[in-house]
Amino acid sequence: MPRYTPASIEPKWQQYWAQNQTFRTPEMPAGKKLYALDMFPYPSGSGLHVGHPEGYTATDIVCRFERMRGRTVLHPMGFDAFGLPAEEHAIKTGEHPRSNTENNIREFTRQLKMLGFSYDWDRVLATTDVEYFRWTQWIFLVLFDTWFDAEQQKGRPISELPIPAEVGAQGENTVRKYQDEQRLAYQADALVNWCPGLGTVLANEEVIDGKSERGGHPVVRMPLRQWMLRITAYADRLEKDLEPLDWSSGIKKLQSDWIGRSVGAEVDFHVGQASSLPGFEQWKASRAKSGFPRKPADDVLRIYTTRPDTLFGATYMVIAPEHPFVQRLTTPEQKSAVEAYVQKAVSKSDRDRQDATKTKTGVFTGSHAINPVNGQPVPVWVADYVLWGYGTGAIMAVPAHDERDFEFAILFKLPIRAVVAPTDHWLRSAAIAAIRKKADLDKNIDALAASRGQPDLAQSIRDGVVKSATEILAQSPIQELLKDYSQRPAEYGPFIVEGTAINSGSYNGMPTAEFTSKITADLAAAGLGREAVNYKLRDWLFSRQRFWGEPFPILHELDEHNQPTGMIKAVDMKDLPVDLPHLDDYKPHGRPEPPLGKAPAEWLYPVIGGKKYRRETNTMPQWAGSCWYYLRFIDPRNGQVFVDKEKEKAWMPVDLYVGGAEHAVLHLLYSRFWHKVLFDRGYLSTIEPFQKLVNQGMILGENGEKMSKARGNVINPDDVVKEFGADSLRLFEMFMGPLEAVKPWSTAGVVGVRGFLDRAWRLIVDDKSEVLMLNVSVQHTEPTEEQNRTLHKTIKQVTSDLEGMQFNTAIARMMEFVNFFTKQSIRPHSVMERFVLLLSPFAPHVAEELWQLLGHAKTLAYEPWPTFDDALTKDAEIEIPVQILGKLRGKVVVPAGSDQPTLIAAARAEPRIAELLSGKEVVKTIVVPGKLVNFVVK
RNA sequence: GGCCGAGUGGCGAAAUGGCAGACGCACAGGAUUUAAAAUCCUGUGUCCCGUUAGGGACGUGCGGGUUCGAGUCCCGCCUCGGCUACCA
Repeated sequence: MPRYTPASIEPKWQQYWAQNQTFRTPEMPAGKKLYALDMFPYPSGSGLHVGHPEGYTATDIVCRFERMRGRTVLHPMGFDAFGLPAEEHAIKTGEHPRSNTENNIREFTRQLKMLGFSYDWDRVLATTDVEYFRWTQWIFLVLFDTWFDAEQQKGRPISELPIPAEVGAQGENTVRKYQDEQRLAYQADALVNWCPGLGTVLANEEVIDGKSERGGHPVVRMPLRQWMLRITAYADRLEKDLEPLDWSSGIKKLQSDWIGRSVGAEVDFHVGQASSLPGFEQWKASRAKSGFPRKPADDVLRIYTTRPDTLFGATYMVIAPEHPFVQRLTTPEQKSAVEAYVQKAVSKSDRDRQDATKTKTGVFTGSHAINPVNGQPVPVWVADYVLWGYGTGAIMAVPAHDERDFEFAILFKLPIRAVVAPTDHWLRSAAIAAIRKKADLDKNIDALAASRGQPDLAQSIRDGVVKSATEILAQSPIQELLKDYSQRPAEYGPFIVEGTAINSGSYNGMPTAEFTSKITADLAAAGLGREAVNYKLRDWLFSRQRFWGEPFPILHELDEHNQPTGMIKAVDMKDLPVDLPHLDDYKPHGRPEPPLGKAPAEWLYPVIGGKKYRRETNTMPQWAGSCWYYLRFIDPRNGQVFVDKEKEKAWMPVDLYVGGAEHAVLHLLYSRFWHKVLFDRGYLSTIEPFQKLVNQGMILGENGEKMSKARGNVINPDDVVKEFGADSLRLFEMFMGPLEAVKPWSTAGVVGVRGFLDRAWRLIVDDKSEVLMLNVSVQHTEPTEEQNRTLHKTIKQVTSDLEGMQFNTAIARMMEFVNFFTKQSIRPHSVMERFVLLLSPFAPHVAEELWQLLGHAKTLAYEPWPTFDDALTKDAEIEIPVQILGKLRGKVVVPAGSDQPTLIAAARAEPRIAELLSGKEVVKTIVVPGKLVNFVVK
């Protein structure tokens, strides 16, 4: 009977914890706090995946450990429950997304509770709870009420936005529009993927090759009024504040690359006919007086470059197909070609356009612009390798020093002009590569070899050609090579790193960095350019044409004919939440407007203060709810504010945040952005939400491939718990390897850790007896010296492994402990007690059971963590390896703490060492006390 | 193409520049048993010499380097995985 049976032990303790509210967190921490957070799951219909418990177990172990060390722990769980699958399910079956979502949450909750995580379930929340998204909407209104003061680098209330006099003079509506343009939440026309076949708008990742992922229907891109969040305003702070965070350097870099800050210059190219140089001179003269205008007028093409030092090498320009100048710059002869090109480019999805493997495309507009540094006309092309959304949507192309421009120039036979002298090494290897390429393509060599009846000879002829050319090159002076490069840069390929200026007028000889700052200053002085900073990060497209998301708390004003006036109004904060309306069905209605357009009139057209409005019908993206849930967990039932200020101050920041790397960029960036806005507006005390971040590695199937239904290698946690128990599942997921590593599942491995728990059980329990009782070996005696040393070593190692989140080695240490004590016929009660406490964070159910059996009435969750005496962990004698010339030649046993002379003497006394050293001269002896002795001999 | 991570026994893995392979799986031998399962004990990197005791060589993806000493640090490659995709 008293075999280890998790199936009865585990539910017993789960019930105990629930009934006694063991893990209920106090409102405010007493003493040191720990806020440990898991990335909450999307409750999908397929239930918990074995990947979920990996991170959840890790945080749970840390929480249980720190609770025993006296910290007040906040460890909550919730559900990121808005999302597409529930809506698609609704379209298919007519079942309301809410009921489907709630069923899934119930199932997830059951599975999570089955694993014995010490969450405070009283704090559970779902982003779909009306009382939760009421505050999501409230935060949106804060964003709506905020503008970014670039000078102070801070978000401020819109009421504090200075109104320029000329705007103020034009009346209230102009002022309101001006304010609306400055808000962090604003509207803009953005392109959406509209799929007429499915009657819905699709996300970028749902579009493949211009067709819908489901059904393969054509997808067109069309502009739609969208809500945007001005995250770019915070780009600098989002990047700078990363630095002190306790995140892996990889994740920090990922975020920083995503933000993609670059410093360069904006330069205006005068747009005129090639012959109209006088116009250019006039323009230049006027610019010298007026300076560089904030916004470019129609007479110039403004470009952004990070390499203004290559201005003299600009041989053509490219504007994006969406650039407003396309039409104006296209000459009549080029009109049809340009129009056809633009038409095709605009209809392509972003993904297709950005497929870098494809060869470049483009078309000449027929017009030229004047290079401001040398007055030379350069042709303007349209090509989709220039993106409208970045910089100014126009570039100067410097093919000699940019890979993309080089490829394009070769393709369209545009001139290439070298303006940076490469290093000697680069020049020589580029020259050799060019010769090799030429030789490889030379058909004459094949013909020669064939004529001799030895086709195989071709390769050695080629090698010979390259070899002799290399020898000649090695002897030719570098000036000559440089001259050749300067004349024929196309042969050498693009040189894209820094160097020294050539062919650049008075700037010749300057190193790139110096040149860049000098010419930027010169351009600025002449009113032709200015320093500029750009980010890859774009503003966040925040609206979705979906039903199952948070409604926007925004109203559009209507006039007496029920037509929108273009003015918008925020729903009053006291009127939140704006709940989702009832819909009769969820089928798409065939127009690109959101499904909420089908809502009943009493929802869609509220009348407030005698004025009629139409509600915003877009909904928020899934990211919205997950942007701030960590704050709500601190105060989940507060009906007055989103989080109480005092509580926020006491609990924030999150001390440990664990989740998958797939959220390394977007979720974390969005959360950090909202957090900073809320901080600026005085609602939060911290500038960053997540102090320490750990990304768990993916768990693969037993065959080493990604788990998926299609591959048939999915492991279901329910099955594992049924067969081995939750403690075994937890333990195995931690024993597999380091938390961050990608690792394959192994059922044999689960058997292994289950075996360990069985052995630990038998260590303490009499498994032969009919009733549950202690093993006769467990006695109230003092531990022997050796037993005590094993105990203290184990406590020391498990403790430090836990502090470093090295769960796999901590478990190995406990296995060693069990192996040792299994051989002991007397196992001191006090030692067993402390072992059970060590085990408890990993395998809490069996630990509670053993703790009870060892004579304790109450849970061990708040028992003090065992301490160790470092002196007791030390062995009296240690074995020291002895090396000769770094090779292991013997070992000596010496008292621990022996000094250098003792060690050397002991080593020399070892017969084998003495034999090997005889007749040799020891030139050096290396002694690392406690570690090794190494004789260096001649 | 770029960035990040990883390559160690038959497998999962361990190792502040200091005895490579802890711990687990698997396998082998033994004890217990009428027998088996379960359990407990012992062994297990490869190769070579030796009947044994023991000894030796090799060994952390490949090639170099630094060092008394390198899985660990540096340089150059190869393979696999993840992320990313023309950001001027």
